[in-house]
Amino acid sequence: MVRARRKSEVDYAAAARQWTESNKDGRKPTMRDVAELAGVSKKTVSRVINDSPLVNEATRKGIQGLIKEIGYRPDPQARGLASRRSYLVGLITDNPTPQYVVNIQHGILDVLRKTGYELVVHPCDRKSETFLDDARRFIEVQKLYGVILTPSVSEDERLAEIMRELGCAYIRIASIALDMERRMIVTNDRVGGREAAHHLAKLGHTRIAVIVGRRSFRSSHERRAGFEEGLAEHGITLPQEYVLQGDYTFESGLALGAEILDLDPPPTAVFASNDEMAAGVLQALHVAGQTPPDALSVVGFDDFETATRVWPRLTTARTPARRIGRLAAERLFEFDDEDSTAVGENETMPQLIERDSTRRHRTS
Amino acid sequence: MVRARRKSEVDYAAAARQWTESNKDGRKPTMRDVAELAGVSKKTVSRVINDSPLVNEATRKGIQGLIKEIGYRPDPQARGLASRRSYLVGLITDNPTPQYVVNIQHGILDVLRKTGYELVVHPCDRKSETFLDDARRFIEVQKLYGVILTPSVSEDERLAEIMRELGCAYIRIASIALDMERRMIVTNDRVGGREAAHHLAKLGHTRIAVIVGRRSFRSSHERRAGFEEGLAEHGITLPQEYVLQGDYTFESGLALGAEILDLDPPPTAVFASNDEMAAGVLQALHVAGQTPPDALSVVGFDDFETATRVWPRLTTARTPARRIGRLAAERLFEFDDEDSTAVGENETMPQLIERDSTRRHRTS
DNA sequence: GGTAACATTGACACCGGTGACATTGGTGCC
DNA sequence: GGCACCAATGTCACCGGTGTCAATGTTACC
Repeated sequence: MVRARRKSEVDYAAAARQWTESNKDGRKPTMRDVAELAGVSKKTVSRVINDSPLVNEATRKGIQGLIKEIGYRPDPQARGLASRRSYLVGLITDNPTPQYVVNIQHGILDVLRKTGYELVVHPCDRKSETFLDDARRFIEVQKLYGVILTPSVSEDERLAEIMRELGCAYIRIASIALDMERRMIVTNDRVGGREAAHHLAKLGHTRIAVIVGRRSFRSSHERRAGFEEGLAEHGITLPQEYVLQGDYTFESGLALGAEILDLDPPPTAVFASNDEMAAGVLQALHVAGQTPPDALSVVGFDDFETATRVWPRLTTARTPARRIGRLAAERLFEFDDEDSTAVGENETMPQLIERDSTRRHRTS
Repeated sequence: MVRARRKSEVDYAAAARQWTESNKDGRKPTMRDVAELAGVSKKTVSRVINDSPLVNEATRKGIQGLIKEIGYRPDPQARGLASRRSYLVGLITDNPTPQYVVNIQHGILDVLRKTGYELVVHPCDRKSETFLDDARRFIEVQKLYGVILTPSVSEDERLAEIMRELGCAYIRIASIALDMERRMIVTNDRVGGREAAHHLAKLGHTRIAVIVGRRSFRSSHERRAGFEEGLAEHGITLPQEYVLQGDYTFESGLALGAEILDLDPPPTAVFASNDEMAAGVLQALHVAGQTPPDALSVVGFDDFETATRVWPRLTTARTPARRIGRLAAERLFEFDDEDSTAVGENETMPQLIERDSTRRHRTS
């Protein structure tokens, strides 16, 4: 085609019209089409797309209008192939609670939707022998832009080391800072545990049991530690026989709930370190013909859906999962920012939600 | 490099060793590397990778061994760019129940894991104005290999039409066949409704209410129709005032549960067309100081986690969501098979799980 | 007027594969 | 021996972008 000598000679609107008319067969426009219509080289179009400052303002505006008009979308595969990256973000999880995972997903997608990046989900089994190799292959083959890790895989140092080695951006969601600040979203579980303790203590409970979660989860230790700290502030100590080992599943809560009833002296309240186990305890009480919270006050952790489905509804420390997902995605895109003074928000505080599963201890 | 004249002259094992030694810098091997080591052209390697029959058996074995040895993985971006496709499968959902979505995801991944395809999740809002455009762009830009649709987006004919137009493989998960057999996974909700009815009828209930789900969901109509059919088989009719309009959320179940208590004459049982609403009814009863199932028998639908978390545990018609996801993914990869005699399994039957939320009606 | 410095833009190879078509060396058969 | 045919493999352009570096036009300044 004849190329215009000066920008002013190119009528972008006319070019767009021309395209629309000549493209009867509905072919998707490519960068070449845009370039030819605009009377520039592909490279210039490429610069516009990538927000390069090396483009004349008038040219930029014109090309942007043209792109919009004819509905051009850069091909992520071609882009990725040439620049050795991709426009995919991975979510690697091994969390047993579906509600958590979905909320995280939604939070991440809230952010990705505006960007053109897509989310690829990758549940895994940390106990599998091939876990690390699988993860590495996934990241390497897909050339992921970045990866978001949830507990407990987020706590695996070997995995983090692989990400660094591959030069892949990553954000680890965990209870405590295990890495550089900008690579973590910290969910301060300790504070949540403490608040749970304060709540029960203020209600007058002193004989309080705790059901801890799976050992391999950092959150389990944090929640318990926070809880003990909180109790200590009220002068309450936690006897060893009041500490029960669960694994974050409903079933473990159910089984341990039955055991709690046999403790002597019986506790008047229990802190289960997630909602699933708390729900299990409630069910154990029902099975035994008891009526919570009269028989036993129960505090959960997370405030996922289960918390409001059970009866009585759970008093629980809320983990803002969707927000955590959002933060993680936001931080992921700032991963390379050298400007460390501008570290974005990266810590969330659990908030105690008081419902019906706890009540004042009757000093009958 | 010197190319061997006859295959027998090429020592694949030696070539692999040579690669391993010379590749100190840990570069990922490309198809060209494999081709040069094997003494063949890229095209031949390409044929091996794509299981083309046009390759000599000895050559194939040798190259396969070499590939394994040096850990070559074809680049999905390059592959996709050249063949105008991708190795991504999309999951488009607008389902309000996270547990359903996660289970479907896991089912799909059970199948994808073996294939090298990845799953890209895409929740959407069917009521959004840009919903169809967004979906089209997603599919077109990512050049998705295929898409799996869950209710209720799966029931949108306009979306299905877009998929056909784009030539994208798709599987629709829905309550009834809306499309060619091979493009559907049918979850026979009608049968589930019928079983729920039988169950309650056999327990001696005659005054039975039903809470239907969101109107825009086909399943809602199917579950209700099946339920009415089931009742009819026992000579029971469903009066209009016993039909309550819910929307599949817990909150709607909670509100309608309270209303049920005011009905005159009061029903002795209720069929809520999903577990969330059934859980809402149970909670409404608890709030009112009533004790299910003595006050009211409640049947749910789905058997997601909620069903076993509440008290009493729900009698419910199980929807095998993970299996549905698996089937959908399997069918997706058979999408182009002309061999229509070999239509795979594509229908699942709900199964009634009897628990504690229903009991025999006392004809006092 | 000449030159350095800058702002813009373009040329071209390349990313790592695949598609379409050509080539090669047997084999079977008349 | 000549020819058709097939199996096995190769050639080369191309998919749709980006990286590198060169080229151009403008402006500032001595």
